[in-house]
Amino acid sequence: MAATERGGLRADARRSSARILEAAQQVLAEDPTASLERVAEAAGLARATVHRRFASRQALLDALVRDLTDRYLAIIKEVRVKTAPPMVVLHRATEISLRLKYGHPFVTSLTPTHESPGAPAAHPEIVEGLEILFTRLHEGGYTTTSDPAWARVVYLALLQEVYSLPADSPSLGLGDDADADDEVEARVGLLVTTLLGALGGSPRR
Amino acid sequence: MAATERGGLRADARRSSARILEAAQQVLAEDPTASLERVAEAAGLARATVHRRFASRQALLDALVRDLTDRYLAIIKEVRVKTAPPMVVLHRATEISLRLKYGHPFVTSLTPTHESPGAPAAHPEIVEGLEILFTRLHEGGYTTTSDPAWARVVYLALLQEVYSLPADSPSLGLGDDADADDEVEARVGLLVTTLLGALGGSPRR
DNA sequence: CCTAACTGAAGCATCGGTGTCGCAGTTACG
DNA sequence: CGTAACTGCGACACCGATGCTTCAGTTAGG
Repeated sequence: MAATERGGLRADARRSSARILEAAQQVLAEDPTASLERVAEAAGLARATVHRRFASRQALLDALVRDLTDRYLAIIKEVRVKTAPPMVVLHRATEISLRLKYGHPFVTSLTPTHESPGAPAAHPEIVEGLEILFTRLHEGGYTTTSDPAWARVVYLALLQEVYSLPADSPSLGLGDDADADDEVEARVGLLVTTLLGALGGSPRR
Repeated sequence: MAATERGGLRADARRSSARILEAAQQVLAEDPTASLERVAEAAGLARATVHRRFASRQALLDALVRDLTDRYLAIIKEVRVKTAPPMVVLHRATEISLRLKYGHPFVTSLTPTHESPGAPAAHPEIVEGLEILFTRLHEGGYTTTSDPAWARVVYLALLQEVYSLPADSPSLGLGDDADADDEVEARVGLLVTTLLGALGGSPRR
């Protein structure tokens, strides 16, 4: 139960909701002002069905935010921010987040580093998780930057840039025979190297 | 002549255009979907006047882009990217850009680091100027990163973050008695330090 | 297999933004 | 100082998106 919104829906209704969420992520990632008709089309459903599942456009947006925020929260729990070695946390959290981003492009505009009036602010718990991570990295001597807030901001900015970097960028150092996993790994590596340098740690790993 | 769009306009008409551009920057920075009526209101003009000066919403947006792109182009010329010492160029260009951003908030969404479908792509000449700067920094031994494209991306991302950093952030290290110029200077310093570290140069200046 | 629930299709009212017009009043500039 | 240009105001048609509704057809699940 509670798979999407409530448990009191029939299986196909819940599937419709999921399809709509999925389609909305894809469509809205390309054009945040896209009409619900285009979302419905991408979902392979009638426009009326979208309205039936989500009372208003805003309700759909809210559901999207909730859905994606939950996934990020799950990452934070999964990587054990408070207990696992901080460098391991950094690597794992980055990799999972990156994969999440690629799977759900709209997530991009949902994790703003700077307070933009349009997009919803980053979830407090996510901020807190990152704060813990960077405090621990600092204590461990991996960085010299003592302000975790700045570290967080730089991290999220680099995450975004590493995310949208073209696959053939020289900085990734990928050969022609790299598969998708290699690519993600290369992006994580570039981020970690750049981040540690930026925060005053060892520029070379 | 050609102060705003063409020279064939009367003085007050040109002033109206300027007011509209100014107001559009302010209003659209807060809400990119704001109606032209709100822009007109912020400009202290009638909505019809906006339509008189700019045939369509798109035309207004285009004029905004042109206006701001021109300012950035002017910066590149002013700092002598090709001849002045690269570190001086970096400092000066950053400071001027920051001031420009604060004066024209909408500029934020007009200089995307990553290709976002909504915002217009960064002007080729701006990209080229940055490419030159980072190539020269690398040759001068200030960075170890050999890929100027990645350097550019990181720079623009950090510029944005440094721009939107709260004034009371510990990373800026400002006392209570800091004036506006101190603040900008602190932001420039933070960016340069962070950037050089990120690109494999000396983490400390 | 039967019923309740869900969907698709089509239509309709509404709303907000856009673009255009005319006219009266004001302002710039020769 | 006189005229041409510009502005404000109000009105209007238009358009696309939204949200709501109905009804026939399909599907899930007891």
